[in-house]
Amino acid sequence: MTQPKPENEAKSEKEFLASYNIHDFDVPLTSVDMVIFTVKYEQLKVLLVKRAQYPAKGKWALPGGFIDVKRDKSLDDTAFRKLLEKTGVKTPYLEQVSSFGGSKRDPRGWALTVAYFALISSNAIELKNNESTEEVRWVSVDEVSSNYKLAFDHQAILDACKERLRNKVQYTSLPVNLLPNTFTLTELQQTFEVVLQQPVAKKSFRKRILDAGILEDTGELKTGSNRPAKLYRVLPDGDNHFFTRNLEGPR
Amino acid sequence: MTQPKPENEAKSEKEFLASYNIHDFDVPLTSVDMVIFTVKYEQLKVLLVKRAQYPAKGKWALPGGFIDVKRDKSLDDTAFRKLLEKTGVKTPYLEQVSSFGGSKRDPRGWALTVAYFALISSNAIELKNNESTEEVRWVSVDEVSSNYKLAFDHQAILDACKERLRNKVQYTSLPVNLLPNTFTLTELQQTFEVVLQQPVAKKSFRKRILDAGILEDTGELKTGSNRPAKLYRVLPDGDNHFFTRNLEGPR
DNA sequence: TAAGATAGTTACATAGAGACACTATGTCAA
DNA sequence: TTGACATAGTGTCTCTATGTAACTATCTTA
Repeated sequence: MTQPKPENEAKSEKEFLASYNIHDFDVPLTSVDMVIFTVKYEQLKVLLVKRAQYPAKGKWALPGGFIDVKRDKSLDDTAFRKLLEKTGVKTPYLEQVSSFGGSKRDPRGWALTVAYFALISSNAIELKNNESTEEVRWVSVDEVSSNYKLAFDHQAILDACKERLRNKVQYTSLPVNLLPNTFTLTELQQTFEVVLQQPVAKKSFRKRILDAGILEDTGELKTGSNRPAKLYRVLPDGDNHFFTRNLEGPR
Repeated sequence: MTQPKPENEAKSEKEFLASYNIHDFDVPLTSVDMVIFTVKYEQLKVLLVKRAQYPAKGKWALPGGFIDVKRDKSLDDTAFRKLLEKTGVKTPYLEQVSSFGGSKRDPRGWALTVAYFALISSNAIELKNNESTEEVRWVSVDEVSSNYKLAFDHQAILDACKERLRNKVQYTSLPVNLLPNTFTLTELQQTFEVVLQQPVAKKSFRKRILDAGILEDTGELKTGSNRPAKLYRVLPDGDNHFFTRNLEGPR
């Protein structure tokens, strides 16, 4: 018997639930995997961990783990818990991307994983080697496929998250989540360009961002060896603004 | 013990897998739920089924069911199977939207469901009352919340799928999947308007669609009591075209 | 054959994006 | 003190997809 069904139609719901035991059924393994992005040294990076346990022991993989039905009240709880364990970051931008399920993904059996991506500022991070002493590393996203053979189908999961992110950068303000609390418009533009892998026209970028009303002038300036730049911070909800037109890129 | 872990670090992967038994762990229930959309009588409709079994027996719900680890090789298999069971449709537009998981969703325990939406042409459907003799019904999407109290968190799932669809109609060609094989531009425009709940400017709509190169002129005309209209069909991959600008709606 | 109805077009307005040169304002070294 | 330099930020143009509204085209039907 592979599907939970009441054995007796005449039972009451209470009786049905009392006799229901999930351990009677073949069910998938369920986990959450995280694609944690940051921008560092002008590159889009993803966090990888070296697996300390079977299966795929010794292979590099996305951070993730099983849903803990005792501790996690919801899927998002699992994702936030995993993120905190690996990075110490508590309030990143977090977005569920897609679920991957199948009989061949994992040698232990039919496995279902829910993939999330997170965006964090690289200077907000303290990498933690967690209790299982896994090695942890930032890797440029486009070097993963050539230099790492990820465990399970994690390359496919990474690819899906990369695609989602790069698409959304065309029409949202998501990249503000990759920067510190305050930043200049030029820094923001560079972050967009890193994710997009394409230059962005300065004037139209600034108009687009400022007209959207998602930033607040802090009144402070960032000084360097040249003209100081205004420092901005993101207004509430400004981290997920939708524009009605895509950035089109060079003509 | 709530999480699968090797009990003995010295074991080989083979030994680890041999001793691994998913039934030793507390795992979530896993299912797939479908939001099947069609357009009928100028309204966006969703397919609901009346539950014939516990839990939530007698309540209206989204069609769906457990992942069958014996029959389904992947998540999409489960979704296609459920769709075929309810509607007899084999090749609809199918898109995974989001997963919902938590301890309170289902009285049987921690439950994880993957939500898909499907788009089908209303004239391609033969509703099937399946083996469990569930009642099946098309309901206008915006009447569901006022006239039906759906089982579990299915209203939230429906809302998520509605939002995803209505967003994507702004910048994709998805609504072509709600029409028969051939259709006129006016019929297509009306379908967009039904989903958008907003009028669309005729000229810009036609230019947008035709310039996208996603349709093919069949050479046939649809005649009625007026000037005949050209009949088009969707080219391969034309059913999921992305535009670079949103429909803006009336100014 | 003319009325009715819907298909499809012409012509103009609008707004956001790209291009690119221009001005503004700081630092730093002579 | 001052001028070169570098980066911040602007003025103004073009381009193009969209919106608006009125116009023409082509069929059916009475």
